[in-house]
Amino acid sequence: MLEKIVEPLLMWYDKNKRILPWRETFDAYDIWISEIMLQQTRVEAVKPYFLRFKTALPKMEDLASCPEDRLLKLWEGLGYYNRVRNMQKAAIQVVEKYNGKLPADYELLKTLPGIGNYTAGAIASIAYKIPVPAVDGNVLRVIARISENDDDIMKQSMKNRVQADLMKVMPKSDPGAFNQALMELGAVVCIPNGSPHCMVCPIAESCKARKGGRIDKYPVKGKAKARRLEKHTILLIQDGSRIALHKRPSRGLLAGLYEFPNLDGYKSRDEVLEQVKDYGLSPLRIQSLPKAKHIFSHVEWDMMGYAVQVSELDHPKDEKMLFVETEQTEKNYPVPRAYSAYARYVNLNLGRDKI
DNA sequence: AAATCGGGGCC
DNA sequence: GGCCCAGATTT
Repeated sequence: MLEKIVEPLLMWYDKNKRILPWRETFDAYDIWISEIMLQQTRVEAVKPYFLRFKTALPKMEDLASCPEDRLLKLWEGLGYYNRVRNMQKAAIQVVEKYNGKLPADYELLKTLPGIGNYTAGAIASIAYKIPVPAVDGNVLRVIARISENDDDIMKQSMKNRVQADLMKVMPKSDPGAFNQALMELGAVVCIPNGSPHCMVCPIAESCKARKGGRIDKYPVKGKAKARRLEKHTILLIQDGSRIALHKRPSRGLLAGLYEFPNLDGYKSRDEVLEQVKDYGLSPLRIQSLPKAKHIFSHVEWDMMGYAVQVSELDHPKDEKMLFVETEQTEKNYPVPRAYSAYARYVNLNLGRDKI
């Protein structure tokens, strides 16, 4: 039944595909960068990051040898930071084992860190014209709708079935175009929220959900668990023209990025002053800052904050705490967007305007 | 199988 | 406020 959609999709894609930076090339390194960046991330958000990343690290060897802070700085604001760490691990393996060239083999691609079913399929089909599917959220939605599939698209069993079904109809001539056509359709026509644009859909005749008037019932997807709430007190500790930063642990949320020193829970002025002294610093002045909220996928941070001026003669006890000039922070230290509401009080914009 | 891991745009 | 995004990895 899926074979009917192949030709219409290829024709539609050829006429309607968007012009995107990573579509100017079939170089595997470029396709790889774009596919990793596009994981759980919208096309519009990726564009400027992709161009900057390619300019900074044009070759596999450049990525393999890049210092971690610089790597994270290039990823700052994109989120899911393990993506870029895994990319570097993979790059090192590719340089050592594959002469710097991503293998033209679906199974071998999957052995590299950060490359799973979807990404291996995308690289193999787009860069190497290997006829394998690339099943992402767009594809699952489109297939669930045209076939009125009641299975939860988040389940691995559903993904495996869709992948197997698509495998049977992959066109050998240009599998990459077919995969991208399916995704492009999901992104611009068979859209998730609101109503899909069925009037311009090239495969509307093959769509069961549309025929049945049940397009709004698909895809079926389980509800996400409620977010956990965390309260934090953010400290903007300034020493003349410098600001205190703290390096986060190498595992867990926002691993390896720099943050403003902060405390669990909401703290009073006096508690903060005590804590700052415990850091080995001498507070001169303290001022409270407005509350702010930052929402992650599975956690919500409710934050309050203080600006604290300390003596310039001070030295923090904690090795992971350091005082950095604002300009240097902007240039060299990756700080997550979660802190942007407070960063502006020390004239940091966390790269919002100039990627 | 479920939890973890960012950030933003749209309804 | 909820949903979703060219998902992968860990638990």
